[in-house]
Amino acid sequence: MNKFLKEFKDRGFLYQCTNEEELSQKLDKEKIKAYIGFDCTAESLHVGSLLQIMCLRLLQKHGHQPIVLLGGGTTRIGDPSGKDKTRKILSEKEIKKNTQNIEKILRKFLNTNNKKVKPIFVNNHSWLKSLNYISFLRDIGKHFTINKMLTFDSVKNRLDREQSLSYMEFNYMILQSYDFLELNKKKNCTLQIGGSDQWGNIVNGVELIKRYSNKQVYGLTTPLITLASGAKMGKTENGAIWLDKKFLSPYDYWQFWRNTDDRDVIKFLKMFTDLQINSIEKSSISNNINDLKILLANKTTEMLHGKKDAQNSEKTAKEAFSENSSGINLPTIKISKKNLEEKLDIINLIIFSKLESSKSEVRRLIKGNAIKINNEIIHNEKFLINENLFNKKFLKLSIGKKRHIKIQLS
RNA sequence: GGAGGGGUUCCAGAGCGGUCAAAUGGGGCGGGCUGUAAACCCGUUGACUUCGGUCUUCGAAAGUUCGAAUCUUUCCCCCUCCA
Repeated sequence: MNKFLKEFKDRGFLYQCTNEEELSQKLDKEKIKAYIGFDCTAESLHVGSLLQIMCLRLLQKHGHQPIVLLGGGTTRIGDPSGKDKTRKILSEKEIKKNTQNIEKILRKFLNTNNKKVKPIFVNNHSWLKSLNYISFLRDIGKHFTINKMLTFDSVKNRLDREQSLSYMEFNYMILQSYDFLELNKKKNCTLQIGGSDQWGNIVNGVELIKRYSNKQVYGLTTPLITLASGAKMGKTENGAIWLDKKFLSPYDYWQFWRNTDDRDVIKFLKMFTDLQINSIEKSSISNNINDLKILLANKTTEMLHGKKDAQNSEKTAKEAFSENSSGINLPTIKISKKNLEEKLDIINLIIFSKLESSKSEVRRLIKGNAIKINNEIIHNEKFLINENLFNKKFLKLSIGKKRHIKIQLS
């Protein structure tokens, strides 16, 4: 089997392929261009898109050139795949902002120097905006039958559940197929990769190109990643795991990976790092599971935020979790002497630090032995903060086992 | 267009005149065990509090009542069945 395809499979990226044999042969013969579309519904990408990003990287690694399609146009419609309800429609301004930000994130992950494989960014807004309805129906629409469209899951599910599907959304599939056709015509793109929920949209594109241009192109889908616990990946209690400093600090990103379920660690190392598969397998036998989690956290954080942030995160984590540490590297907030003179108690200190927003919640935490100052449990909710608590101008404040910060006196 | 059913706290879902800040489950948070894991056990889960209480919540508004998530009226939204 083709090397790229083999690695794609071995890393657990493959869910479905339109024609594996043929694609493999093609990839052996030539370097191709492949595309993945990103929806611009949110201002940033989150971990849910990371597998797709890794696919782009893998393409580059094997000398194929990725095309990143930013769905500036299709976001205006809304993909019904995998969704129960029509989602709210964003304004042009929002979409534009999202598109730019998402491109910025993707650039961080991709090799933009090597001319042969550097990503081509395209925005389907550029060809969708000026489509002529009548000629589009005649040229493209005639290749789609309603009968068939009704059988696709994205459409069928909605209808089965008697949830309304607007005509606008119904067209999404056709537009995505048209995107593929455009990219095939203009850029000679011959492969589309997407999440498993995109299968219907991708297959339609492949068929449209076959009918329209009589060319053979291919589609690959990646599996939906579920955690060992059964939950969808990337959604935590505190919100999405964003791939953007603005929404999630490098340390929190590092922590997300550090806290991976034991059962998912090897799988994630294969999917979300560039480490050789056989070296991952070797270290899975010889290494301690916690070291592997640190490795995973370091590699993933490094890829997104850079080496320095990864190292700092690891350091911070060490500080935060070792009992007697002073917490030199912890996130810091400043407090003035004046604040102390005004009788600052533990509750208000925590509210001030923004670690919690509800005083009732803080009281509950104190009752539950969750609050510590300099590693000492605070039992009294009226505990006053005084200058003696500050060693070398700072004190360590902890909530539970995982949240620690440094309070600096200035 | 006609006939029914429903909108309850993060989610699901009970309550159907006072004892309701609202059962139960899930999730979250905290504690215990451990490894910053899983599983398990315990506690907690509207806000504020001088810890006595006080204030704001059951789709929206108005009303009945000493008292409403619970009854009435109007409005908004969702679902099911028929045309």
